[in-house]
Amino acid sequence: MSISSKFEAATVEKKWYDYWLSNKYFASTPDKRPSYSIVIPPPNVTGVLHMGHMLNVSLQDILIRRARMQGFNACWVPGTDHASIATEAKVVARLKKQGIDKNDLTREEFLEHAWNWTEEYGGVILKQLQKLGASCDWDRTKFTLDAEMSESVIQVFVDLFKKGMIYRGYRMVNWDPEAQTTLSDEEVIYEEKAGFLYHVAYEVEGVENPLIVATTRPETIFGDTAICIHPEDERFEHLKGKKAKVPIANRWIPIIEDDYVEIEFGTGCLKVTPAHDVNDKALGEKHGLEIIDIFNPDATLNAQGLHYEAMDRFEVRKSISKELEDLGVLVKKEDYPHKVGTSERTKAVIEPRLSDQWYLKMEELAKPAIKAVLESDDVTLVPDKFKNTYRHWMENIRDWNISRQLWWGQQIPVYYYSNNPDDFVVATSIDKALEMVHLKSGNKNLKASDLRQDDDVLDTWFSSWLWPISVFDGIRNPDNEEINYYYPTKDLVTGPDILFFWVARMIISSYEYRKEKPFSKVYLTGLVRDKQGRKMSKQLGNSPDAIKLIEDFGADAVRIGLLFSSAAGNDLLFDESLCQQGKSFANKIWNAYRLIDGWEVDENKSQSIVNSESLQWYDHKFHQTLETINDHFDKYRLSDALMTSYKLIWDDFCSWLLEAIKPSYGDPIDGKTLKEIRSLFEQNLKLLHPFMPFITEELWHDMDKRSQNEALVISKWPIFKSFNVEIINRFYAAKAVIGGIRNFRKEKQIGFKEKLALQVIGSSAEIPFESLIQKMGQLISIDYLKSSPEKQGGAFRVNGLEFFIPLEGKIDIEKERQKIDKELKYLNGFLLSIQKKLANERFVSNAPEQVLANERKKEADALKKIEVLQKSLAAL
RNA sequence: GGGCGCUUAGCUCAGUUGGUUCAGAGCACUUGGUUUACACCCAAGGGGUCAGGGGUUCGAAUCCCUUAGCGCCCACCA
Repeated sequence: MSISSKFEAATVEKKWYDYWLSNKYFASTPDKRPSYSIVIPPPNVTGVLHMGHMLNVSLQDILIRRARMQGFNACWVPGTDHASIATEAKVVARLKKQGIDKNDLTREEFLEHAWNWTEEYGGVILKQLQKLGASCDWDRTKFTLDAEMSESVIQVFVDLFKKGMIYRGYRMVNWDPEAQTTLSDEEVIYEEKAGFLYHVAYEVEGVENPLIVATTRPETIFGDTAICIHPEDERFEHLKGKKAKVPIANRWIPIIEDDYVEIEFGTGCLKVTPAHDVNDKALGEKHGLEIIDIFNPDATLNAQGLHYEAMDRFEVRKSISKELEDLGVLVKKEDYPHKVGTSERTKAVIEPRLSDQWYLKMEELAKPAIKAVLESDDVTLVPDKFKNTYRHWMENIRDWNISRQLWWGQQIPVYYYSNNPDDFVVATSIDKALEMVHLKSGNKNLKASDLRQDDDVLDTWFSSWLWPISVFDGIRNPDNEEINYYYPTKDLVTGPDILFFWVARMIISSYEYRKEKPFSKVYLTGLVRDKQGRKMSKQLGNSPDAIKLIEDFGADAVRIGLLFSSAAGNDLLFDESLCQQGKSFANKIWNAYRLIDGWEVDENKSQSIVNSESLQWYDHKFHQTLETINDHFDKYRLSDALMTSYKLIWDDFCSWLLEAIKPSYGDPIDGKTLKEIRSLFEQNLKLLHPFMPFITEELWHDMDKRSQNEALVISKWPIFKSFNVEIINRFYAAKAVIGGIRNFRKEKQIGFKEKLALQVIGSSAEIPFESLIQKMGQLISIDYLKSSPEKQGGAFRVNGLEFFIPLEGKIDIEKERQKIDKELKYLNGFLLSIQKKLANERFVSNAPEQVLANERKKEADALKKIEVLQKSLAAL
């Protein structure tokens, strides 16, 4: 019974995914085989599948499926990330819709909402990965906020604190007034925005003319505690040591001198607001200035803002501009586009703000991670162009602000036992904390309820930087069987946008906690962009619905569609037509199988020469290509590996091998050929399985009805054996003859139905794959003769053999002559350039022998070609 | 402002240490074909001064300098 005439992706996908799961083919436990492990970059728990995930997950699945077939104990650990600020922002927004304000909730109440949200949506993205065919060991699914995972995180915090690497600092941080938390520098996006440069006049004591200060933020004048001028600026010589009066606030502030000020910029004087600008903070410290914070946490003004108190900063900017104008101190207001930092998550404009935060010292920690990537190559970046970026960042690494003013995450294990912020202990649990407090304070009467835990939570990356270790429980139990077996992992596949956020930090934590690398290769994917090169984003709505794509084209087609044009590290311009191409390929494979499957077989029939030669050729060709494909895999050129397989199967297998052995209508095939071609087809399926798991498994099982085999997913990757280039090339020579005939017809405009004769001049022993030419010749209406005495008509030459096709005056002789003349002219020119090269003594003496030999061969070939053309010219 | 990278066919991209007829692939396009696996097909074809300029070399898409355009990262001059 034959299989259906169309490949129905949807039914096949469900069937085989369930089959893989129920047979536990993706499950892994330590055994005697070498391990090959990958940890998934955990997607946000509330996320939905987008094109970036699809690419990323396809790549990992290809790697892990091939490794599994190669006999490794393949283990791909899935999971999700709690993504503290992103998730908290979503929960806050949802509560808001329900009319609930986060500030009205207790921490516990809020967390309950957040956990509900997580349970509701947390599994969605993982289910979507399954649709794509991801062969993760789902029993190992982890969440960064799972109890054990969190324990590891807390343990690491405590450990680093004990080592003196964590400290509290009062520093300028990026403040997101909407989420009311700090952000790391990496979470701030600078955007060019339209703005104004306000020139404001400040009265100076005992001086007639006011001082003009340029600022983009007039609302911060309430926080001014100095005016700064350049010490060598002659224009302001007379102002040195004097005091200036802040308009509206009417406070007197000193005029200081510092060469930080650029004389040329603006008016050459700078108002100093130490509480609200990083540079001003530095100036303030240097000159011992007062710090006046004028903002509330939500970026409305506090009492320092006088009559602007409780107004939003942007409202104040507008109003104050008007007031300054009314006061006659706004001298000028010019357009001034400048870059403004905004929150990656909430889009709110960042406010630099001084606050107490926890920091991790990075310089010492980073050292082994620098060495691993840049010196020893323990960790390889693919492509290696990212080494430069990595170096730049690592060598300028700054301390890591690990505290966030959020609730969703691991609460910082710092316990205060009095109102003095220095009275605290750091411990993995409140019980331990209490013991420490008793020791430290000497006050044994303090109870657990007297302790107050730090309100803040840890940065999300402070849990994900441990991910490869903690999924195998290597922090809490550093010597367990799992971590010893699976660690270090093999590959990490992720986007370059989180090279520092995440990848670098995982390398750092691994050397600190495992004394070795976390993974050997980091495959950095490109960004998926749309056809116009725009980044795919929700706002633009240019990201196709991933699940719909799978429904429309099939998971296999989408996987290879994404891979067709995605060299590592290069952005990928995605277009649905790539999926269509993938679907066409699936259809091609499907139909190739239908052809083989539908043949009638005659076991008694003997194998023809054309069949045995063609099968032999493909066998050699297959292994030649396998070597290339393996090499592409080893170098992580997955697109190339796919494209090489694609061409092998489409061009060599379908277009040549199947055409060559295809019996004519109603004719049965011999048993030996059928058996061999089925075996070759099985090899093809193995090659394709990592890329297209569903269709290959389906066909494999259909074949399996006749030959007993294990499931394709755990079958053995083809083993490379040697191949003979001679055999491969001889077949290509035969192809060239066929091509020559086809071409000849086309050029001479002779219909394909019209019978022609082919004559061969030369010894028949030299004719490559003679039987193939005969067979294909019949298909294209050629009568095949050899060593005919007749030497009239058109000619072409393949591998030193001359072929003639008699024409009996069917063509325009004059036209033909012109054509040959043109070709002769080109060949003579080509010959001349080679001969010139060979006559160049410097070339002959400097070029390596092989290059010289090649040039000589080119010369000889050209001479032969010219000879053939001249013969046919004479024959006309 | 500092750093890194890119520019090759209509489109998306390969091109490894400078050297095979090196100027490629896929798609698209054009032409021709198809009752006998597949029009999601078959066959053939056109198409590029390798961004511009200069240099090194017997030889440059490949190495060096330079100009232009684009992208990314870092810094953040009020």
